[in-house]
Parts: sequence; C-alpha cells; structure tokens
Amino acid sequence: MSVRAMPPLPGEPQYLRLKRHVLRQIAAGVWTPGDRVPSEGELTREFGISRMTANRALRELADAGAITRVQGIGSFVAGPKAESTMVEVRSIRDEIEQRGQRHSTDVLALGPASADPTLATAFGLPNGAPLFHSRLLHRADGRPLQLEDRYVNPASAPAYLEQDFRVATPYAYLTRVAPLEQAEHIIEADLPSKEVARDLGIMATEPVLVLNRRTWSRGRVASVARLIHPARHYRLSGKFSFLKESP
Amino acid sequence: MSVRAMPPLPGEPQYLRLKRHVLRQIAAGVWTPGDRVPSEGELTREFGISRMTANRALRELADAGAITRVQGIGSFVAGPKAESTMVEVRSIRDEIEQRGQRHSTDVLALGPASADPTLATAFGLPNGAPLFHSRLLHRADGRPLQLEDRYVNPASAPAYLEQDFRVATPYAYLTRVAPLEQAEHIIEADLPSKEVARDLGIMATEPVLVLNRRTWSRGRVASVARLIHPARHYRLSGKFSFLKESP
DNA sequence: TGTCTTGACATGTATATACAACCACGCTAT
DNA sequence: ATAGCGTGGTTGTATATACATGTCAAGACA
Repeated sequence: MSVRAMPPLPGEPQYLRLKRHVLRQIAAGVWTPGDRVPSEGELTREFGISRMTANRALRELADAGAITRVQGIGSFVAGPKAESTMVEVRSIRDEIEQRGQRHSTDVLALGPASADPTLATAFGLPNGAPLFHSRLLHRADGRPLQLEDRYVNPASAPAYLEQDFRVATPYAYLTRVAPLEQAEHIIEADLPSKEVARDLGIMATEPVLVLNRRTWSRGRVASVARLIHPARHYRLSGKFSFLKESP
Repeated sequence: MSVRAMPPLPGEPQYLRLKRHVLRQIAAGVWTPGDRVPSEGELTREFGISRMTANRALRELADAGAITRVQGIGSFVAGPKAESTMVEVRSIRDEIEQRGQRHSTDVLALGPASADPTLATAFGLPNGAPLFHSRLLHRADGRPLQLEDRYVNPASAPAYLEQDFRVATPYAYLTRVAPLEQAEHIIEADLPSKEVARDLGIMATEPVLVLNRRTWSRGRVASVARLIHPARHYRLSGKFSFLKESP
C-alpha cells in the first residue's frame, strides 16, 4: 500500500486536471500544432499519478481530437481542429417547444408511393420499388415552420401508414421501430416551388432553408426526408467546444 | 497469475468486442431506449473480463451518447440519439481543392473598422472599439463561391492587416496565431443585398446560403465572420454515425 | 561499409484491487 | 407508524502491474 505524496484532495478527478492542464497549454499557445505532448511516463512522474490515469487523460484528448497519438512515437498537438467544427441538427418539435411555442402538425398527404430513379438511388432499391410517403406541415403557434416531405422504406417501418402523425412525429416513430444507426444531412438554400410556397404561406420569391436528411437503420436506408423552412423564421445553429469541462 | 479461461485470441480488443456487442443489441432492437444494460459486474462475469475493461467499454458508449449511466443505479439505452445529429462545417479552401478545383481569392477590402452596436455585442467589446475588417471573395476555378465578410479582434491577431490573403486564408492565419477554443455557427437562407449579388455575380432574386461563424480564442471572441454562398453552387453536408467501428 | 540485433521508450490493452459516492431497499428502534 | 440506519448493488476514480506492439537509435557483427 502506498501513501500518496500529494494529497488526493482535488475534488476534481486527477484525469480531468490533467486534461485541462494539457488543453490550457494548447489554448494558451504554449504548445502549438505538431508539438510533442509529454509522454505518459513523463506525466506520471511530473504529476505523481499512475500511468493508467495519464493514459486515460491522453486517450480522451485524442478521442476529442485535441491531440493525436502514434504508437511507439508519442503524442502531438493536433492541427487546428482539422479545420472543421460541427453544427447540431435537432428535432423540429423540440426546437419549437423549447422556445415555448406550441407545436402542431397538419397531415397534407400520407400513402404509398413508387420509387422514381432519384429515390431509388437514394434508397439503394430498384426502380419502382414500393415506398411510403408522407407530407406534413409543422407549425409553431400556428405559423408554418417546416414542410416535411418524407419517403420511408417499408421494410424498416411496415406500419408507417397507420400512424397518426398529428400526435407523434415521424421521427419519433421511426427511431422507435428502426433504431438510428447513421444520418446524412445536406443543407441548402433555395426558392420554393409554387406548391411549397402555398403550403408554407410565403411568397415564391422568399428563400427557404432546406435540410435533406437520410437515415440508416439495420444496414438499410430507412428514410429520406426533405425539410423545408421559410428563411424568415428559421435558422440552424450550433456551438462547438473543445473543452467538455469548464475552461 | 491467472490463465484466462477464454483465450486472449480476438485480435480485436476485448473492450471493442464488448462495445460492439452492446451496440448490436441496440441496433437490432433487442434492447430499446430506456432498457437496462448489463452492469459492469454482470458483463465481467458473463464475458470473463475484468471490471475495468467493462468499465471502459460502457464509459466510451456513454461518451458517444449510446447509453446513459447513473451512479448507484445502472446503465440504460439512451433515447434515440437525443434527437440530434451533427453536420460538419469545413474550410472553404479544402472543399474547393478536394473537388479538384483551383482556389483563388480576391481581396475586396482590408482595413481597420469600428464596432457598431451589433458587432460590439458579438465581440463583447464596448461600442466603437477598434476592429479589423476584411472582405474576401473565394473562387473555385474562377467562379465566385463564397463572399467572406470578417471582423477580427485586434487583441487576438494584431498583425491581421499585414497578411496577404491571396496566399493564405484568414482562417489558416487565425488558427495559427489564435488557437481555436470554441466556435458557434448559425446557418440561414437569405436573399442577397444588391452589393452582395454584384460581388457574387448572381441575380438579386437568387437565394444565398449564409453561414455566420463566431470563434473564441484564449477566452476572447477572436473573429466574427459572415460567409455567403450562392445557393446554386453550394451545399453543406455531413454524415454522422454511432459506430466508430465497422458495422 | 552495410546489415542485423538489441535495448530504450512510447503507446495499447488487460487485470486485480481498492476506495469513494450514490441509491434503493429492508430492517430496526423509537 | 415513522424516522433512521445499514447493507448490497452500481458507477466513478485511482493504482500497481503485466504483456503486446510499434519506433528508433546505438552498437555488434559480417
């Protein structure tokens, strides 16, 4: 049994102290991209901790993308976050309700459909394969906020057409019966077709923000959706931070 | 010394086997959101591994958002990915060059500026504080693809005005002198002003996709940028996956 | 000079152990 | 009956140890 020289006091776990130490050096510019980060052994000696604790700190920093590690060589400050950050895409219903508004849904269309070449490609199904289709209008306090045009793979959600989408969103239903494995998003700006403009109650000259979402479940494309928002009332936003903890 | 009953053979680390086992149960719908996941102790006995290995597997699954863990209670399948996924935002230069096109930059404006109320709020600086301003046009094979209107905190990048942005993008320079800590994005669709339409060479009736980016460095707002893209030629895309590993 | 071996060092994984923090439940004493 | 306590289960953190795997450089050897 060893009595630690340094009291266990922190209140903050050691591996977090270590992570923050490294992140502070990087944030302060002391260590810059490409620089070598102290090895596990060095940190072990310097901080009086065990190698496993240093290992956990460095491993989590690597998972977060702050550093890269190479077996046999060492750990290094990662390039400036690979020139990429993230934007979060959340469920329309949550967004509306979180803003304190009332969410309601109009079911504009719901029924079987047949895969045209574009859809067939998106689903990886043969041309003319049977699909389900729904077209919903989501409102926030009565005002149209999202027109949701969705095609669903019957193999993933056989009972799709029997759902009452005025009470549960397709997204909620789909994630229940077809666990989400993967999602792809493409965001674009566009002008609405005459039909879309009518449904959203906007002018055809008013731009819309379009979110195309494709989801996979059990190895299959489960759903292809086109979510159209009036630009005047909708924005996507997201924040990204290196530091899971306080900074 | 213990001889393991199960040979160490996998080739695949134990903690990964365990992660994939749990993920497969979830993906297959065997365990659904809210269900209890076996405890570390149960996994230890069931798989003949040590508790630390089970702990690592479950902890990483929790970090990835696949499960949630409550001290004293247990681990549970997470709700359908918190109804949120991510979209990656990459550097314009990378995007252009990765598509095999040539990237070039026109410097439309570069000089000092003064913070108007909106900018002052965004930077957290007093009204009228000095800022640097740049307005660049990024082209792909000569065609305008992004109009970059950027304000920079002089405290974060004192030599900003001396840079030659025809050879290095502001983003590349900024991440070198002011390590990125945090980034915020707001995406919107809009119609361009007459000036923007002229710079991008599009009609004033053609929508644009706008990415507002605010970045932090060393605790300060370092840069506020408005990146305007012609909708006809630009999309944001991203893919998200639960499973870091194969399936 | 050129090639091979060996050792130092780094990360990657796995185990056994220990203690702390937290929660649910049942039992006990009031 | 109720308040309080203990106990067992569960996660959270930390350590010491071991072996595997990968890199590199110095030295041994031909």
